[in-house]
Amino acid sequence: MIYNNMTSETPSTPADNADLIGFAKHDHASCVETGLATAQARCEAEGLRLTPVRRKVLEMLLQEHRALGAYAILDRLRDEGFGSQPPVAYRALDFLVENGFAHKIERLNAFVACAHPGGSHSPAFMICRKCDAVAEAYSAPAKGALGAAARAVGFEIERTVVEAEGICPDCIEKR
Amino acid sequence: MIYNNMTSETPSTPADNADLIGFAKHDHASCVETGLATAQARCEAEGLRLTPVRRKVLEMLLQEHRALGAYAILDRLRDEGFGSQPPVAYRALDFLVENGFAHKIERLNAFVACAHPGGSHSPAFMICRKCDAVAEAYSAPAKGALGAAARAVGFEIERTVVEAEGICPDCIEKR
DNA sequence: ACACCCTATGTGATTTTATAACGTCAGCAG
DNA sequence: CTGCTGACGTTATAAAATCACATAGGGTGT
Repeated sequence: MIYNNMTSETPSTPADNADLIGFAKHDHASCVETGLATAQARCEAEGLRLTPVRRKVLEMLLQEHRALGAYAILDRLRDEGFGSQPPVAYRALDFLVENGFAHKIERLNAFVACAHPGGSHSPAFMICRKCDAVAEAYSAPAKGALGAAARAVGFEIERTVVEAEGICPDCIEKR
Repeated sequence: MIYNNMTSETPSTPADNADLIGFAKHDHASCVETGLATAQARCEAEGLRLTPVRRKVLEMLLQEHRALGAYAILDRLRDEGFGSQPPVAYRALDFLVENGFAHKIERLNAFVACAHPGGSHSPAFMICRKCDAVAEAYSAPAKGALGAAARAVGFEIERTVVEAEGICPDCIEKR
């Protein structure tokens, strides 16, 4: 079960504009729109404030569907007339991450839009080291070897980082 | 199956000097010695050069048995009369990580000594957010939900980052 | 209307983490 | 000896993240 994607801005050929989800094609324009709509709805339901900066950052992440560094986001915010200092970007990202609209990819010090907002979840990522595509899958933190080890010693897991680095199907094909 | 530890330098009481491995007590002095000896043996066997800086950094990591930042290491290197600029520490760490003597904890931008050097492995970590103790367990990257997802879409995993953040048994007890 | 508070934003400065670029030196092969 | 290679040292700089403080808008209670 894969839930993510890739973008036309990867190092692959610019002509390669067919967007991919889970390393497979998908309708990208609608996925930005529905992503924003979903977020807006959840914010209204939960009393969260999806302010213009936050909304804009989420939109950027949804458009890219790849990990984007905080400073890349900041550059675009500046171009759009928002504040231009790091805290502007970091605060918006903090909000999005805390509320599950985005995730931080620790391995890259960068951020992606959440591919399946809604219920709380512990995501796992596949990161292509060739084209930077990032796909999001579900992970089962409490299961498997790590969960067993944690239970065995009495470690209480609160959050997991699961990131696989490798080559996406698209880049394998191109070799 | 847990293979790591904790140190007397945690935020716990300084009197609490009993070292822990896998959040359980263990003979710490011997574990530094055997760690160094094992590394030395492997380097000789494989034609790697365990130079003084590299050896010192490994020793520091083994002594701590917690994630240590590159600059913390650099400070100690300086105190020991080695070079005092960042590349000195980063190069030694790169060597140790590339050869499996140490691991980078992405979540903390910091480094730990490998708790079970020897064969290649894909480690998983448990990180206590109270006392910074880090325990290393084996992970099974190709198994579980992520491995299944990767196979399903044709993603080729080369390396995995698996880090669980939470509370270690020792800190749970202290609450 | 007003004072008050809370949250979000904007900005300058700084800290923390990491790399680039270049010179030197020791060991060793030819 | 010459030239190569790998490790180390240093200066400088880049990249990522946070601190500290000022301002502004939206509510609330009076």
